[in-house]
Amino acid sequence: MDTVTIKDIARALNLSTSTVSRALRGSYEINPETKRLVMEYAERLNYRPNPIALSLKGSASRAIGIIVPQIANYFFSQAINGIEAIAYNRGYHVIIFQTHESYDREVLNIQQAVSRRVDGLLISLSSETSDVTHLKELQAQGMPIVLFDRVSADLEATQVVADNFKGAFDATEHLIQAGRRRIAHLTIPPWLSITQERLAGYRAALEKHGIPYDENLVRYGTFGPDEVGPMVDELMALTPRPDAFFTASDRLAAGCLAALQQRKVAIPDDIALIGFTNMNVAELLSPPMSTVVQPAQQIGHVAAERLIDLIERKHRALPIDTVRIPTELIIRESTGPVASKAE
Amino acid sequence: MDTVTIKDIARALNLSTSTVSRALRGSYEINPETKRLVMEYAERLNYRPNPIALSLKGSASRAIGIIVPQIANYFFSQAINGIEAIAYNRGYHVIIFQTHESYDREVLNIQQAVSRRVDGLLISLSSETSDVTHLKELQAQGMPIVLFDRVSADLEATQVVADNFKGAFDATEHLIQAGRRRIAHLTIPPWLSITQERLAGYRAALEKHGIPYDENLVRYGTFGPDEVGPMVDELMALTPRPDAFFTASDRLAAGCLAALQQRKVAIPDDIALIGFTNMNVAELLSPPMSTVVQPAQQIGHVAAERLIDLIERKHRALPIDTVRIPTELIIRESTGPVASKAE
DNA sequence: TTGTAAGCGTTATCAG
DNA sequence: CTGATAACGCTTACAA
Repeated sequence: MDTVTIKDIARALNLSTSTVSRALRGSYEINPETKRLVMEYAERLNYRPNPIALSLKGSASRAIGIIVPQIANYFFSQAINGIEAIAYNRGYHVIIFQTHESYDREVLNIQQAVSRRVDGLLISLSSETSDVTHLKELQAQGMPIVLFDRVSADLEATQVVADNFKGAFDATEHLIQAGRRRIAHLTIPPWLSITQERLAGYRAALEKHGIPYDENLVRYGTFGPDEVGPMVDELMALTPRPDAFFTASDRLAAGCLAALQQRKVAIPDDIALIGFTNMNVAELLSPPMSTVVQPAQQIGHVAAERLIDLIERKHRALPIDTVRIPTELIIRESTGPVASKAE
Repeated sequence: MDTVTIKDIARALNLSTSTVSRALRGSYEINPETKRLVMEYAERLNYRPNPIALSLKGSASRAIGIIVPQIANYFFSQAINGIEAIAYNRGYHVIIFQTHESYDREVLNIQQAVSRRVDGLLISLSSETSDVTHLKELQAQGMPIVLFDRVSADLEATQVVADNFKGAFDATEHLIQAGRRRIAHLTIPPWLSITQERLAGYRAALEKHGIPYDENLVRYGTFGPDEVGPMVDELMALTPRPDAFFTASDRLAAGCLAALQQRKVAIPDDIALIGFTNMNVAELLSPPMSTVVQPAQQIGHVAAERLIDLIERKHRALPIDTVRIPTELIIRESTGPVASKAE
């Protein structure tokens, strides 16, 4: 009564396992009658091929591995959500691994994924990862790989990211147009590609509007807790002090908001806020902050599409490129007051 | 140069595969010298046993399946985080499946998990699931199952949940002690066990303080979007109107907050808010709401511990019980004003 | 059109 | 102590 195997069907129908196998996958010419019989019986017994045996056999496992720094993070959980939706539609399963921002665990996870015979890998690099030879080797061995969000220019692979440059540019420009001129930027570790892109967008907006770039206004956080307060204090102690903060993550946004409120800084009269955040979090931060919403789910969609195309060799010429998904700017009145400060 | 198998080692060392196998797992008596040789060579070639072959063989896959309604939800993503931490420490991998609140997908996912030979299953039921015979059958076939958060009394399995009764009781009592008497309860679908437990806690607190239960004050949401506004409107139209809202989820909390702010209701002067939320979200909701924080990660920890114990038959007498993890009440001044309304 | 047999990587059983 | 051999569920030459 347990799991039905091809053998059970063969025995019951007095056929050989190979015939049953063929009937099931409709392959080689086979007697329609036999086929019907097999199909019917299989249906009745609710036969399901054992994916483990299939993978051992060397054929596709129809599973893709997702490697992310952590799941408990809106961006990644939504991205995974997007990935899963596409994967499910295209008949793939998803096995998730977390690196916890550790290079060693990333390597281990990748080994695990490989030995579990995933058909392809969707990776968002750990913040510790700067060297990607482990990925290059894998790729050389023919493993389809797509990078998303935390990508690396060192790897010749399709990369799917938010349009961080434009998002940062828009956010900064919005603050400038609201009359702000001393715009602080609280961001994540400098060696991440997304950090650099955002910084570039920030600088470009400043430049466009003739505002000099002041590196004192830029602070890099880690992913640790309770680090935002001190950064905010330092920034507020500058002369002249900032009149706006542009933050680069949910955590920084929330920390910044809390720190400012605790210090009784008037928002937005003293400090206007805008930040990169994820959907839902953007909603929760409702009143005080404008946000640049990261298209997490879409990134997942696109990354998954690309990977599965790669796996299935849909396109002969595999397009190795970087896809940039637009961010969405959500403006809230709190960025003002425009009138009083406008030039 | 690709994956190293036991065969490669055997060939290189002029041994049989069985000897290598034995050497590797240090089993049966084996020549220490041979063993050393094999171990060394395996180490040098970075040999890793193929988990797929192992699972096919019928032995443990050292993978556990997690079945949740959805990942893109702080509660579940944190619970998964907790599960993963324990699983990793105990040498297990984690394969995640989402039901998207669909019974059919739940059944499918479970089949998939089984055919992927997971050693055990950690399940949070979809909201559509009322019948659990699919789980009973699985259990009867010997699959270790632990339920968490969305549980069912119909299944004789270990269940790990937040202490929803006490959490709701504490929240309600807190509002009462702050002088509130017309406390509305916005909650999730009524057929979920957690909903019932929370409702019971809410009623118990009212009763303890001699406040009559008014079912007009209780509204059940679905998991859909944009449904909170109308519910808030209806509640605010009651006479006498509520003076506090107690919400049962992140989504409801955020929706409620937004609806009230949009309608210019003074918080907390007109309406005090308290809600069940998850860590991080609790932080983001900082100023206006007090929260009952769900111990998502701990639930994950405990559930994973229990499941793995079950898998490894640590305890002869498998304790089938319900574990209730305490919630944490975070009070913010916004629940007041105590003075003006206190009796 | 169907059956036989080998093989995927590993372990368990049974002989040497 | 070590080596064959079968088996896990399935596919696929190769025969028939």
